[in-house]
Amino acid sequence: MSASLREEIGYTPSYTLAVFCCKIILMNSEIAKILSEMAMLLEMKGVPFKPRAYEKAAVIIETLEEDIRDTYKKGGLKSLMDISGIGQGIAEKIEEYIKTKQIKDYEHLKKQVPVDVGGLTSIESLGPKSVYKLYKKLGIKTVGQLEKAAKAGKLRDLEGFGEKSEKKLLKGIEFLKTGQGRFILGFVRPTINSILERLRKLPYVEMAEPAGSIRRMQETIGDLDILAISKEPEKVIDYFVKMPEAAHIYGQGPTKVNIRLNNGMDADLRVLKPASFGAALQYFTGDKYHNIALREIAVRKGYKLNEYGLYKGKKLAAGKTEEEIYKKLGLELIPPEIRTNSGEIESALRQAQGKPGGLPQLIDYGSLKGDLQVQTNWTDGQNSIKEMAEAAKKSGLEYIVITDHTKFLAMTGGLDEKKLLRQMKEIDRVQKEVNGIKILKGAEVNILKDGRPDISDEALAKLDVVGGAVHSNFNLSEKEQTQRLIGAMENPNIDIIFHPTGRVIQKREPYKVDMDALIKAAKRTKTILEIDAYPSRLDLKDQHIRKAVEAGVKLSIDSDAHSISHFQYLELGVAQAKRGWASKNDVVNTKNWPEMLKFLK
DNA sequence: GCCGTTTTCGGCCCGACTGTTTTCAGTCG
Repeated sequence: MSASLREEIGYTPSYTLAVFCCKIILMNSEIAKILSEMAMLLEMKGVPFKPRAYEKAAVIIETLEEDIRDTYKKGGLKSLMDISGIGQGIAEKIEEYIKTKQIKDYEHLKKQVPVDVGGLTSIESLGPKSVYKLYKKLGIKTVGQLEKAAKAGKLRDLEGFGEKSEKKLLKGIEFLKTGQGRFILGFVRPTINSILERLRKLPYVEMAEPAGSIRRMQETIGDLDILAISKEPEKVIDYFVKMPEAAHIYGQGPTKVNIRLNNGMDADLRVLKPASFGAALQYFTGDKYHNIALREIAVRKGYKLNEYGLYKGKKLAAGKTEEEIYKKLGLELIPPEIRTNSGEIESALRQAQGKPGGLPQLIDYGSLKGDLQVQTNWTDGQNSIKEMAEAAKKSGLEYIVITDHTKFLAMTGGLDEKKLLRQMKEIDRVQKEVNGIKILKGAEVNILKDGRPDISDEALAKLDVVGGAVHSNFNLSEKEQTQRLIGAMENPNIDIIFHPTGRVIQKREPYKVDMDALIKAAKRTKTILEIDAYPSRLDLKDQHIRKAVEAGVKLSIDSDAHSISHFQYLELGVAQAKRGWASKNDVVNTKNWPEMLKFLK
């Protein structure tokens, strides 16, 4: 987009791509997916140790910074094997995929057990072993078939299954369905950004912008809406339907097309004239309730508002930019993230009239100076302390807190008091090697059932930042769970509650907890609540954040990074904070580190 | 299949929880 056009239409990007830009590496995710499926298929057959090697390799490739094809081009098989976690066997399979677009061993395994292993294992409590049993005994290959069998009571007679597991699986399937057809924003953004970037590069495209739930930065999105400006719409449409991601065309017209992408997501593209771009952007950004309220205001003022513009009779009154439309309606421009008709229109009205109670000054993308939850290969992270620090610095951060798990979580090799001390020494050593970023010492401490941390207070007192999190006993009663978390908040060493709801989007419900009581206790004990920015976590929902902000509770936005590529997710945490009406001052890690430390206990 | 100041073989994170059992297998983190 040219600078003059940007100025002409008053364009402001819906989110900044520059700060935490997503690297688009589609081949890597394809290979990672295959390796991860191979891991499950091998696990089914009871093959020892190999599954873990494949799973590990899958994660490594998924989070690789570089396109694996480039790695391969540089030094062939050897450069693949130079990646820690990739040996000769898997390197050869990657080479085979790059050359032939398939892996024979994988095809062979799939032939032996032709089930939708990815789909089935995404049901909570269902792993590869059970999937295999269900296939062998009942011939179940898909989630649909499993649901049918469970409803017919056919599972309870299987060895290792009973009535309860039947019910649990049905519940898991139901939960999956509520998210069906929706995609977790953070996970599909690389694909979306890749498409947008290619569209923007076309010589006949002046501009291309996402609308809908993507622009509102919702946690999950149903489909992809793209608006473009071009004088040659047919050419744009033609390019769009011929993209490698285009799997199916539902309908195609001269200025509008609707396709299905190869990742299962539907995508709409509309090509517009500059005069109605703002109106279209407003109309397709929504949400529905916000738009209805806006149209009502328009009617009261004698206008008609639609996707082509704001009209007085037949005369176009506004349409080029969103700002002029809002202005004509007597409103301040409302940021896309808070367009939900939950008070933002009234606030925009007050602000335009110069009255108190206007729109909040929302936190900006790129305003985070630090990250308070970072895991390393001391526990379940992929990278070393140094690698994480350098990646964080590259993302524009001034400091990070190393927060590896403590001892209760044995799977992660959780740190005990001794190992924690050793890590602290290591951080001091690494700090001498890296400039321009401060590495603070911390931990993600497990909160035991009774609210106590799983590691001594003496050890915790030595750390700069301590986050407490629930990692077990998820299904306590609301009263017990709330008591447990408040107990943790009362600990003088626990500064932040990590994962305050414990949910995993589309996978696990949040644990039962009285959020109002939690917010109240956080205020009283000066405990920070975390907005976890990891795409499938986003622990605090927008409503929770709004309540916390109103109560004056401080928040932190953390990537929960387990790999160097995860710092890009911080942007999603900022989006979540925006949706919860949070300003920069509500978030402690917008401060530099000495200032941030002052907010801790 | 991967890895190595326990290096080219022999280990490979392990405890809690659940639902099924009556001593354990599978899943999760």
